[in-house]
Amino acid sequence: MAAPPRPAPSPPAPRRLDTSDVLQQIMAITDQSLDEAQAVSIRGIQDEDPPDAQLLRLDNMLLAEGVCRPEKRGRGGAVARAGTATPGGCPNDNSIEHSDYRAKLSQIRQIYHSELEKYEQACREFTTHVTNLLQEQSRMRPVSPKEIERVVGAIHGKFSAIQMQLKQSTCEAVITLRSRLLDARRKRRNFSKQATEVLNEYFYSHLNNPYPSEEAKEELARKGGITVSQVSNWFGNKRIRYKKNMGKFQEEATIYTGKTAVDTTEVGVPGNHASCLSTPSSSSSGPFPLPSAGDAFLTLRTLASLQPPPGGGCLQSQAQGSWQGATPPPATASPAGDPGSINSSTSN
DNA sequence: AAAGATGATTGGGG
DNA sequence: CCCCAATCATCTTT
Repeated sequence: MAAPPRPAPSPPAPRRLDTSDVLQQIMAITDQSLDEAQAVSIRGIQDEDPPDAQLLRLDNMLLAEGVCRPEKRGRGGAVARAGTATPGGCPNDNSIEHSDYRAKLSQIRQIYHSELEKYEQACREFTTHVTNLLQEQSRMRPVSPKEIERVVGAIHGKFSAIQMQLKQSTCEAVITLRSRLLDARRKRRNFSKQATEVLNEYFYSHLNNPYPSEEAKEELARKGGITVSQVSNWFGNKRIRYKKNMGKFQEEATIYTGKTAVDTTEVGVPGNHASCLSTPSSSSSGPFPLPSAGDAFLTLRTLASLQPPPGGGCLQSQAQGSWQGATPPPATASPAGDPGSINSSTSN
C-alpha cells in the first residue's frame, strides 16, 4: 500500500479526501465474495511523471468499461433470455455471476462518480478560497495576476493528480473484477452441498430418465444457486459417469433414493434372475424407450459389478439399459465393493 | 506429489 | 439446440 504521493494539500474546504480510503473501499468490493487474497498486482504505481498518455489510457478504459458513461441507455438490462438467444459466443448464461459482476461494477461506478464529484467540488471551493485570499491581499500588497495564475495552476495540478489516482484505482478494481469473472469461467469451483444434494436428488429419483426439462433445470438451478448451464453440465457429466462406473455411485444412489419419496423398498431377493421385467414407469413418463427398473436394477448392478463376466454367463447386458444402453465396456472393471466412507465434505 | 473427484470445454451426431 | 463422449483444468483426498 504505497502511500499516495501526497495526501493533497488538505484544503480547508469540506474535508480531506483520502484516496487510499477510496481505494480500500473499492478493493473491499472486489474481494467481497472472493475471499482469497489474490495479489492485485499493483505493478509500479509510478506516481511521478504523470504523462497525459497514461491518463488518456485510463480514461479510455473507464469509458470502455462503462464506468464513465454519463448517461445510461440500455437501462432495461433484463436478462432477456428468451431461451434461444446467445449467438455464437459464450455458451454460458451465467446470469448469477453476471449479475453479480454488474452489481459490483455499478458499485464501483457509483463510488467513482461520487468521489470525482467531491474532488471537483473541493477543487473549486479551494480555488475560490485561495483567489479570494489573494484578492484580499492585493489590497495591501500588489499581487501580480501571474502569481494568482500560478497558484491556481498548482492547485489544479494537485487535484488532477488526485483524480488520476482515483481513476487508476478504479481501473485496477475493474480489472480485478473482470479478471475474476473471466477466471471464474475457467477456474472450477465445486458446487455447494446444497446444490449437489438437489441435483443428486433429482438424478436418482429420475434414474430411468434423468433428463430434466428446461423448467426442471431452472428449478434445480434456483434451488442449488447455480445456473441452468451448470445444471445441464452436471447432468451431462453425471449420466456419463454414472453409467461408466455405477459401482462407485451405489452408496450415493441408496442415500438419495432413500431420501426421496421413491422408495419401493421391496428390493428383497437378490436372486440372480433376470430383471427385464418391468416396473413400468416408476416416475415421470418419459418418451423414452426404456422399460427400466427403478431400484431393482440397483441391486442388480451391485451383483454385476461384483462379478464382471468377461465371457459368457450373465447376459444382464443392460436389460435395464434405458438411457445407459450401450455401455458394455468393462474395460477395467474394478469391483470396488468398498462401502467406505460417506465423505461429508464441508464445502464452503 | 499422485490419484481421484468434479466442473467446464470441445467436437461429433441427430 | 441437445446430447454424448472425450478431454482439460482444477479442486480434494490419499
